[in-house]
Amino acid sequence: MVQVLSIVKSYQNEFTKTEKVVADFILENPSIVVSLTTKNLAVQTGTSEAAIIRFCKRIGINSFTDFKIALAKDLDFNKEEPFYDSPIQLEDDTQDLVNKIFSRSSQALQNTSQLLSIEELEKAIDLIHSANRVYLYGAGGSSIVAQDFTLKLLRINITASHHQDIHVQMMSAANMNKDDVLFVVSTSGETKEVLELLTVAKERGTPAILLTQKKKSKARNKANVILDTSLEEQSIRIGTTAARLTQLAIVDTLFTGICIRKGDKIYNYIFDTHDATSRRND
Amino acid sequence: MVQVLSIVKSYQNEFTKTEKVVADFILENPSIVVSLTTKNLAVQTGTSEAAIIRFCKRIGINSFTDFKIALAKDLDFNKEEPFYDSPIQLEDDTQDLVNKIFSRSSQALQNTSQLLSIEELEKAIDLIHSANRVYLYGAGGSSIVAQDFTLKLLRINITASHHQDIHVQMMSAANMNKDDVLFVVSTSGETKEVLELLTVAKERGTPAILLTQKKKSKARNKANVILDTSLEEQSIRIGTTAARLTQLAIVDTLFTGICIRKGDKIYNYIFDTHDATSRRND
DNA sequence: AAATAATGAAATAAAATTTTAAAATGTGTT
DNA sequence: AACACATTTTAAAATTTTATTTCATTATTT
Repeated sequence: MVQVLSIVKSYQNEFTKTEKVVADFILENPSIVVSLTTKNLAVQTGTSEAAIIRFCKRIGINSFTDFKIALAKDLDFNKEEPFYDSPIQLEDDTQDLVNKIFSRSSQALQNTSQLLSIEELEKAIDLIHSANRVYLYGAGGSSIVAQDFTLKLLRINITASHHQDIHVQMMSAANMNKDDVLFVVSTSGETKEVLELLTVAKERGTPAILLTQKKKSKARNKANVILDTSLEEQSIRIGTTAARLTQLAIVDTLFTGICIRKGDKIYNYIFDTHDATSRRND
Repeated sequence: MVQVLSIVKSYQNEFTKTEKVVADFILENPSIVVSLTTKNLAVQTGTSEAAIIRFCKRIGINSFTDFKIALAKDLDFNKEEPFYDSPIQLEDDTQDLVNKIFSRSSQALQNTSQLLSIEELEKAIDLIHSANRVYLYGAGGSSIVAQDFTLKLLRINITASHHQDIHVQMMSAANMNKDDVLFVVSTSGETKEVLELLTVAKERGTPAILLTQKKKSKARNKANVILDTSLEEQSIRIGTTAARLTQLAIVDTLFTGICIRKGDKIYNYIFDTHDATSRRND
């Protein structure tokens, strides 16, 4: 249990009237007290600054500042970080939005990292690492994930083929063979274009990696490697951003894994050994 | 989870020489710092009291006392050494990569949500909400963020103009006027094209919103509203994914804020009241 | 060479602590 | 019960310590 607060409690019978008032206020508002001054706290409790100092000494703590530090240290024990689970509402103010959106996103990442199959990840890394050419496609909004991965791969000299226009992408994919890899992102796994690409891949003997969210879909059956992002409770219909974030994090993991496979050659180029600022990504 | 220390670390590249000395001391002796005064810490680090205060402000905390309180809150958690802390290495196995990359990303989100200025966010939301037309541009890898936002805005019937090709974007931007808004993403804030766009915006009286990471850059001085993503401890030179994730989360927040401004009309369309699956984003 | 940024010393402001004197409470004596 | 005396508690004021701002100087960039 909370140390300082329990000390305060244990002194209940020893306190004078004024001290008791101070103690009660502290017990009820520990997190507020942490950022008050002696003057503030004196006003809030209807006592005096001297009373606050005396209170600290009484419970065996040398100064008010020390008391606040000790209190702050203890508070965190309680503070398992706030998780803003409630749905987004019209009444939410901007701070609510930040809390909810960021904590959800962060939660989605943590969930995914727990559920992610290391085995499938390694299959994907190996396939891409040893592929002759990588064809990347992201359906609709997921296209940015495919794009991000494409840019990364090009940087380390892996031949990556990506086109936003699905027809161009199909034309390009028509040349796939078994030494290539198809990498598709489809949150739902039901997108028509993705299914078509996967079918072509199968016909041509090209291994396919699917980055998806739905646990059951037509696309799953057609892919060789499946990377799952955690499900999210959607509360907004437009823009499944949390899913997008986890997809990007998976892509980042794949990319880093590939870099490591490439080993020493790439090490100095890729890893930030000395000057992080020298190379921009913007 | 060790927020303040991780924020301090993330600023490593932004610090001046003196600030770096202070940061190093804090990182090595967090539990001591908690009970030091500005003077003490100044002496211990061979700097000045002013330098200590400046240090706190630099990392976005507005007083030394607040800094100490925040630090004290974090200290107990410190016991379990978090893995995102160690750099990615050639020897890491896939599980290590997942742990490091995901926990860093998650950390970056948390840091950003703490430091994000609600005031600037609201300015941005209002500007976009009431703009006649929004011009979006993302430099290099950040283009996917601009793209993501563009897709979202188009869905709620806001006129959004985005082009991957900077020349087309410039041509389009040449028509900007004061009822429009320019929204640019530039992690470094030094990208030539972004600076040009900002200059054009200024000439034409168009308010500009900048989504960036660096705390000091040429672009900052040219923008009307600045949205900061938290700095990250870069350990890989290619692909500032953590920054990208936080940028996307900020975009998501802006978007949701705009939807809320639009109110009832949009509510049933946007918010998931019953069937989340009916509308795909893929 | 001029502009810009970083820095510490000194001045100022704010906060914490101690001192002090008055008020309240308690104790023993008649 | 009434009084004197001692003790404790208290808050206002004085003092000390700590935090913050200002400003002139030095370093760095452009």
